[in-house]
Amino acid sequence: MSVENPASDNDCESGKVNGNKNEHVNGMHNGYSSSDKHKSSHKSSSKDKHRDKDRDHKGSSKHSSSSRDKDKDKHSSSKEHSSSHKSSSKDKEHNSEKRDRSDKDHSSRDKERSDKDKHRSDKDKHREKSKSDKDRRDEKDKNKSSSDSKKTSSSSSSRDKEHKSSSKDKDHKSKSKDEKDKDRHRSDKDKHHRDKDKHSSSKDKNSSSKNKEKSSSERNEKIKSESQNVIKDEPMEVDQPVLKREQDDSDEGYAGANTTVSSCDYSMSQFKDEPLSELPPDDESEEDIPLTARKAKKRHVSDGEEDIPLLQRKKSKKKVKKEETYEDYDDYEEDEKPKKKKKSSEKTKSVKVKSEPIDDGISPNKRKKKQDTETEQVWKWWEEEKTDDGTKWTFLEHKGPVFAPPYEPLPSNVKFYYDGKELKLSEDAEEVAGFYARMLEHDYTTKSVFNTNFLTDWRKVMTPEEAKLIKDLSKCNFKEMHAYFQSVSEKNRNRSKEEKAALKAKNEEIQKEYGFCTIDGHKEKIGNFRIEPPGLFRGRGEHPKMGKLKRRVMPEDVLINCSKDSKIPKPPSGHKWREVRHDNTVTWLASWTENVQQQAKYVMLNPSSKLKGEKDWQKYETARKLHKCIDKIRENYRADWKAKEMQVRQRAVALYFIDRLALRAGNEKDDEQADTVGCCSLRVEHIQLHKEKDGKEYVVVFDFLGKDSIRYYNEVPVEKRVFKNLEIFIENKKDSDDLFDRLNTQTLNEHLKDLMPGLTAKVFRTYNASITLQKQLDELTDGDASVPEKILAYNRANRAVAILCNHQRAVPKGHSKSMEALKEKIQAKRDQIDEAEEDLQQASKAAKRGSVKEKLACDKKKKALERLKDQLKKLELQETDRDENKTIALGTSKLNYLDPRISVAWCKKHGVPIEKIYNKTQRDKFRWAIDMAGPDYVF
DNA sequence: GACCCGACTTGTTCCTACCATG
DNA sequence: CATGGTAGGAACAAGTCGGGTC
Repeated sequence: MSVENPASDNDCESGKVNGNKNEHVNGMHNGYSSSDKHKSSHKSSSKDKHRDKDRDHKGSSKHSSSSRDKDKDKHSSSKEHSSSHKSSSKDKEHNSEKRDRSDKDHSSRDKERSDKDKHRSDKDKHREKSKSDKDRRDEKDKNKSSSDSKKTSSSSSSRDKEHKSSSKDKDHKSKSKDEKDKDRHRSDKDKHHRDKDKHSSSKDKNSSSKNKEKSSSERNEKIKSESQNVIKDEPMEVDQPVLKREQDDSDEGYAGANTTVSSCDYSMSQFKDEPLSELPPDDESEEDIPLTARKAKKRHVSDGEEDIPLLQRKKSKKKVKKEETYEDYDDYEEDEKPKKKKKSSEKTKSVKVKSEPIDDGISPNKRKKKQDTETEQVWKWWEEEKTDDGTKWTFLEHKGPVFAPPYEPLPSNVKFYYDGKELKLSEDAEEVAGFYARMLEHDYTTKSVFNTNFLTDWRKVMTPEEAKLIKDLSKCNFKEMHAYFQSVSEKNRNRSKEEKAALKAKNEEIQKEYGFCTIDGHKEKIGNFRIEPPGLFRGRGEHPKMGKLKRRVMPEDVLINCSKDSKIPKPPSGHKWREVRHDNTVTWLASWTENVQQQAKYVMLNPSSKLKGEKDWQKYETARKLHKCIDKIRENYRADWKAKEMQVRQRAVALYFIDRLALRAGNEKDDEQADTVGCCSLRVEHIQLHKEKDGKEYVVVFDFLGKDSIRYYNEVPVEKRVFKNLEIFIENKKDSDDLFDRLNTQTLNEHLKDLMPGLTAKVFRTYNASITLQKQLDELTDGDASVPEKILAYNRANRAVAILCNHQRAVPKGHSKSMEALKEKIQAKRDQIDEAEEDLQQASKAAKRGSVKEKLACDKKKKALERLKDQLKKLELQETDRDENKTIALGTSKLNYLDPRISVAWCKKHGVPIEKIYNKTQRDKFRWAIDMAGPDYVF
């Protein structure tokens, strides 16, 4: 690609349209953003993008991408570009503001923490005995927080320097977004740690007041240490995904420092005999081959010299794959067979197998009626034969989507003011103003990108006169409108019972009519049958398009997809559909293109549907298949660490990260999106290499923003060879250069497909998540424990996965408060127990010398004490659970990564009602698994 | 083979109905 | 009965990946 950026300094003008992002452009480099012309070239690849930036930044001659590789040399010689770069003062302000905000958070949290810390010391003594990972965790905490604080405090030093050295754009981004997000995440993390501390401290408190609560904390410790032991015994190799933050999480005790270290040790020992110096020198000639050429080359290589074993593997696997259909799963998982049998027997038993319209050729309509009458019918599609011809349905009928209600103008007493003067807006302008007014209290409105975008788009819908007048957002007074919307929602909240009921009924009506479709003779729930209402686009992170107007979708924008022979949905009167098509190779019922990002949006089925369920099932089957060949694949990529070809090496290291850390693939993104990365798109600035850190060798510190601009921070001891490779990869590169400059997701996935049919980068995530759950469940579940304890164990296993996958969430608003309350409760309970114990002592004394009556009384008191202790235990479990979950979102992994059959099997095996694990929706979604998996299911 | 885009999965946040609690 | 907290679900953004096109 000729990344020759025609744009140079002058171009930044156009770039500015997009707001903030380009503010840093400062004429130093082109703002690619706006002009479509540029877009294409920019879109090309983020790699190029960054390169461009650097190039421009350097102000040196432009390199065409083909000379990319040469860049290295150039860069090395001109490593100094840093100094030239400073972020605009604006940015600085911005950032510092943000920082301040999060600092505030910090401080309040700090208070919390310090309180806890006070309590902590006694406890720690107590704990040390068990060598629980809590201790380790604490250490880790310290390390982390110290490193964190270092980072924060030295934001002007090392970090800033780094940023400075990178291009402006980058700088900007990394500063505002990065810093903020980082701060946020950092603080979240800190919080997390703190909370743990808190947690433990509270325990300490108690322990100091006598190890009354021993029971629960001991249990926890036990679990922890047990899990540790288990882990210790089996050194975690590559195949043990590293759980992030494990170190501070009791439940993941195994993973943390120890395991990772052990893995390192292990690997090291493996390589001891191969002195580093013997690392095959990187083939320089290879290096200079541009990606495209390289690709071709790679092919050759892989066909020939590369790895014969691989090929063999390939072949054998392919065979398997080819035959793979659902029935074939039995072939490779014997474990499944028995289950199926069980299943069917169960089925016959519980002949809830109401109506199974299934394979009989009965007319869809008949079936439909039948189903309507028998509401609770379950379509056991998973017992049917699967067709695999790419068609998703043969019959599809639905009513079309539901459109957003039309705009209702504001009452005349609600006014808008511009520059202090009342101004009656035209309806369109008013509607859009309303979108902004609703968000007045939201953080978004403090972001200049948001405001700029909003104003630009708002003015587009204004009448010429309005547009002429309204040019400055800061002169707009939306307060009355805002207040009005608040009062409306207030009113809505206070609706009377009848009103609410009426509303509910109405919604149900709509749901009934539009919320279902008929597909291949079955009535199935639709997921999102409502078309998104107009509003302001809220991108996540530092999205360059935030604040833009998402316009109202009209029937004329909407594509309808259904059977030719179905009753075709009617468009709202006076309108027509953009198109009606009959494409049975796709699963959507309707689609439209959203105007902000030009992305297609779809109306699709609910997760409980066959279409989704089947896909889900398939996903886990692929992951299980990976399980079967993961060892080979690992072997394979480890071998590739020594490959001559740089591309292969990079691929191997990337794969290692994906496998071990469950990173996402990391597609390239264009400039119109927030700057986030995944594995393949990691840049040099996202990792730090430490030969030694906190007593561990070869530590790689990852710090980047991933999907949804969620920060990923992880310190991972890696194998020496990986480390050395990384050193090579970053050699002579700038911070903003791609770490894996020879790699992208396509190449990676192509390679993976060769290793195992159906294998892609994300399968590793699924696989590692599921396998982790299974292992953790095995480790953490005490067969004799009570159901609540088992549930805690489950949640902990789940949490381990969430941590692995970096599923975070904002700390719930009232968290600290509710924790306080809970703690008070616990304390009260403890006091009660204290009393009860004293009572008991006296009573027992009395009983010893005394009468039957006294003995009885003593027994009673004993029982009372037991009861209290039980209650306390429960509360403490609750506390632990809630606290540990504060910043971790369990839902995503539960819904998307964990083979539901593992959970189902666990429930069945341990007598835990499935309802305790899956709520109604989840049970609907996983009906197939619930029906299918017996207690012996193994992933 | 680069590029683009369609289709589908994954992910977080926001809202609200519901529930426990005082 | 009010209140506050929360689970659950809706909303919708943001990924992944494959395939078509030029």
